Amino acid sequence: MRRVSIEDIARHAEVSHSTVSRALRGNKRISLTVRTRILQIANELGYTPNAIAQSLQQRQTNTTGLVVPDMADPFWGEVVKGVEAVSMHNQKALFLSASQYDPSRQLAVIEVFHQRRVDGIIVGDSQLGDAQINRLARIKVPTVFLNSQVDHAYPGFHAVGIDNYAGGVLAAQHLWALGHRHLAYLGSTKRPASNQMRSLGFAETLRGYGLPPSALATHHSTSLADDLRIGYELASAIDYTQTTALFCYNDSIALGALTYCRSVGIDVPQRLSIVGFDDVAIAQFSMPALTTIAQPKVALGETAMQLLLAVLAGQPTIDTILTPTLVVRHSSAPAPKGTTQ
Amino acid sequence: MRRVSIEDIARHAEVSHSTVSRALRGNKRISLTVRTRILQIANELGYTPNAIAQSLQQRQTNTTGLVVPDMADPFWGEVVKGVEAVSMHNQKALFLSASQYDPSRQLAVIEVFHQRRVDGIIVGDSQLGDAQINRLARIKVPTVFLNSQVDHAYPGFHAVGIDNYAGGVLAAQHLWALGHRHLAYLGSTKRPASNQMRSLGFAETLRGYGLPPSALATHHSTSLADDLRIGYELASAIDYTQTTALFCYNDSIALGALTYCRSVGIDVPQRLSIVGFDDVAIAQFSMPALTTIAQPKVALGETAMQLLLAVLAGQPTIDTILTPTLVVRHSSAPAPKGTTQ
DNA sequence: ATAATCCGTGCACACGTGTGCGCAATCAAT
DNA sequence: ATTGATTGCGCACACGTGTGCACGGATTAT
Repeated sequence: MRRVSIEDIARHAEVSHSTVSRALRGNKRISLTVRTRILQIANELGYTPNAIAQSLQQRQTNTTGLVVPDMADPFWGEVVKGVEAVSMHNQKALFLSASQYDPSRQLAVIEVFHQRRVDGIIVGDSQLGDAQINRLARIKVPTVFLNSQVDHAYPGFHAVGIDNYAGGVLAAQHLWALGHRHLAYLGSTKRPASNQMRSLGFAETLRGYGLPPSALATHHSTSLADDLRIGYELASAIDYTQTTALFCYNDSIALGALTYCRSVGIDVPQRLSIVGFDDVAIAQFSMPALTTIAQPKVALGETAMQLLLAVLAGQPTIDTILTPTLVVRHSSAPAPKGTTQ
Repeated sequence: MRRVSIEDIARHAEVSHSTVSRALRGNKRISLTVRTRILQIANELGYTPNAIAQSLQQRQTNTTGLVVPDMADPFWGEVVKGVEAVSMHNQKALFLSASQYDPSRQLAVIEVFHQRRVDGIIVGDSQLGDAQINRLARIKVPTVFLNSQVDHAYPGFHAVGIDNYAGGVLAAQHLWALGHRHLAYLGSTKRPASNQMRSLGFAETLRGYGLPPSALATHHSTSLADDLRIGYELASAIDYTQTTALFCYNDSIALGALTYCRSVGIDVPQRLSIVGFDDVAIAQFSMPALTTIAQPKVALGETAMQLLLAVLAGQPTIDTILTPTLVVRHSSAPAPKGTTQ
């Protein structure tokens, strides 16, 4: 049941294991005749190099750890896809783990990764507190935070994210241009920082247009339920005699709101416009198709992994902020007549 | 930059590294005084055990490899979630990789996993040919196939899946009971085996009811496009003067079909009923909410990992087939009057 | 012909951990 | 007091791989 090692090959070829090692790695100091014979034997024996032993001796595992809040969330699915693609393309294996939005689990996963001696770590949606960050800083593993909810200004810590404020601005510009003058923001405090920035970009832009604060309602759910459910519940708390447009923290909440509207007969988009955030795959197939602020999700994952690779290669790097874009579909339309003053 | 090892601890405690090793592992032969002192020092130095070295010496990595076709597909996202949860709960780390529905990539990934000396492998949606299977059988790594498209009857190979035929039966029963007498199946040959079985269960059940073959159209797309697009295109090829019900290979195709119907003004479910397969998260939030055959996705992942753990523990195991269930929502309704003969 | 160079290979160590065996010291038993 | 059992610890090896150094033989230069 033991696997074949270079030692076994050496025995068959009647050379030392050093020679086999060098032959396999293409060292020029090994004669061509010997090398071909060794490769031949290795093939016959079905040799597969032992990456564990290599890792131990090289003090480098060519391995990355990725932790995301929830694998079943389509947003993170796409991010993981991007990370995996770049990782694989660069011959690095990927450890994956889910934190379920629990900071302590997040840290625990990171410690496991460290035990495995991963070369670097990518943390999605970090919610680590100061104490946890200090613990993390001690182990000195190059880390990239992806759409982090907190500011981690440590050497060895890097970040990739999107400009949430700019996303809020885009939504506000779009809805204002359509004539909406009574709006609401539906958020979730499960991701405090991004929620805050999206809400802020939205509100400040509207205020800049001269919209009175009283015409903008903001609702932040602290519930830990599914976003879909949260959207449904938040949408049910709105006063639709005035409000004609909803900007939602993400697409799931927007879809939940859409479902509520459907169930109580509010016509979207004739009577109410809804704008989401993220542009998950299904946004374009909901009825009506969802207008949303698109995050470059796969690119986010790719960029994070590329940044990490650059860090590992010792290259100078800078944190990256990607810009979201407005995708207009059919859940937003001009405000009903008479509501634009 | 070197990490602290048990050797370092031994130096500080003025004992041998053997004693440190035993103390950390709670060996009873080490006196309590020495053990506590060692634990103290280990803590001060910020020691983290090196899982690589442990793996090498134990000839076991406590690691599993998981390969799925596409991380961004919500179906596989949920499966991965199930696998990850069980894996983590049993202190096993998880390597993840995507095959992009490419059999050669699937095999390549498996070989990488083998180099890393994973204890076991889970392969989602295997499409491996005979030659590849032979190559795989040679490396003798315990493998669990999840919803495999081919039959891998080798020792050391195990399987978890759902009863696709039964799923087709469920759909047929449901639509027949609603009075539909002209139906169509929309499939994709990207997953030949499951497509075949779903289609077969559907067709044979209807034939058993006495439905003439001419009243059942089946369309199998060989395109490699997104399923959503495939659904849209297949739906556009149907003759809706007769057909009153669609059974689709999966929810994505069903949603694509739904989008087509919306765009050309076919009323679902009054004029046309649509039944999907999988029950992805968004199925319940589409308009109208999708009637579908639900796969226990997370359970599928959990079961696969549990099966693998049992195999690794040397326990006797049997392959598992989970049963899908019918979830009735609002995309299916009684057939329009006059169409039921 | 002798010395200098080059080529091909093996020895021995390192990476960090776990463990069988042996040895010294302490303790209990006669 | 001597023997026997028990306790606490270190020596040395193993896991599989890569590499600095040395060394013998062949080739070339003087």
